[in-house]
Amino acid sequence: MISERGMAATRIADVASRAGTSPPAVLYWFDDRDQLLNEALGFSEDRFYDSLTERLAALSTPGERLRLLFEASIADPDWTLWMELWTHALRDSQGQETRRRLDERWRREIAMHVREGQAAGEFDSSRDPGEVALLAASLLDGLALQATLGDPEVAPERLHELTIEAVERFLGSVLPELDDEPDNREREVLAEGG
Amino acid sequence: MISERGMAATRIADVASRAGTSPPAVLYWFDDRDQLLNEALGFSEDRFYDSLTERLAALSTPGERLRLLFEASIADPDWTLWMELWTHALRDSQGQETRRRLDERWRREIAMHVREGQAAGEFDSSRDPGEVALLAASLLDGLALQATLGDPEVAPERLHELTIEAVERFLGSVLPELDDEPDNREREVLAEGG
DNA sequence: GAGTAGTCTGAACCGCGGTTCAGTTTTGGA
DNA sequence: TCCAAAACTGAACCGCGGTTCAGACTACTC
Repeated sequence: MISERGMAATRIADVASRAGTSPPAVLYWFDDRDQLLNEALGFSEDRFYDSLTERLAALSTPGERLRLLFEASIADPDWTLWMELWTHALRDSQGQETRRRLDERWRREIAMHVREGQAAGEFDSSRDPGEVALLAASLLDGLALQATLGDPEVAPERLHELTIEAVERFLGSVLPELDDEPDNREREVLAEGG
Repeated sequence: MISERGMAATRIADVASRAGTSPPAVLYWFDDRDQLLNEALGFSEDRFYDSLTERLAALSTPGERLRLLFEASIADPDWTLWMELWTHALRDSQGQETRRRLDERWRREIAMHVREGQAAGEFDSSRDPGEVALLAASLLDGLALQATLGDPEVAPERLHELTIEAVERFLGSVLPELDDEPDNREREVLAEGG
């Protein structure tokens, strides 16, 4: 609902009817509208990161993990939700905390894989992992923002190209390709094995 | 008021009292709240660009103009207003138009100076001016976003450094320094002359 | 100095939507 | 089968704030 109507315009009645229930029933579970919306935002973003973390564990090299990190964050998440969270965080202290937590988690994750890749001799070791993470994350934010707002110059395909190119430039190294369908891997491994 | 309270929370009464008048007086000049807020956003951003364009005209090289462009947009504008405009543009068609117009103006301006610098042999000519503009503008958006949200890792000083460095990397060339106080130039010129 | 267009005021109107509340239904356990 | 806690409903309450409106006040013209 937040993604559709925006934080400001999302009424308890909207959430209730989407859930097939009534406004008072929603308020039975949440103290008030504020808490409902705040928890919804945090929950949604956390869920995205959780599922991403899980998929990352299946990959063997830092380069692959970094590529998945960015490809997933281009394709999957609901950027409008992020935008709502940003604006919300300007004035709501709980929103500010939520954003800070999520953002730190995100940049820490990037930096970690950069560091691992450097330790493995896979990436240019002269770059500061924290700075790479900050630059890459910020550029992605900016580009995805344009794309989400329907900028014709940042169509999905272009967003993908520009992001990966820029990450590689910040990183000082090239990221390996991924299999398009992660689910195929099992089959391929089996085929190789047999 | 939009910058302080946010678009959603800005009431006609807020605007009225700030203007030293009454809500009906505000509605005498604007059809309704929607029009008021939309015009306020467009007006404010236009004014920033107008004043910037004026200051740019005083500089003689594309490199100086590009640097001023970014330094001014780091220091001057009210980024919270941009954020409000972004979120607003997700759902309001007039907001969408306003944003598109302002964004195009901004990127066109950057690209123009990039092109001029390339033609003058000042910058690396192998870069696509449109792409440089898009990347630089997007990264600035992303970084300024973090800074505005109070990210401790993107303090004002760091925001400035990172932005200029990144612009130079996208551009493939170094940007010249500017005099800190443009108003001093007259005095300096007079001093030199005397 | 009378008239008129332009500007504004105070008061009221009114719908929207969050929240409350008094009860009703449902659930799960003894 | 019964009971108590949990989950929910329908209706009403209530403040907020955008908008309207009937008149006043101002400024400017003839």
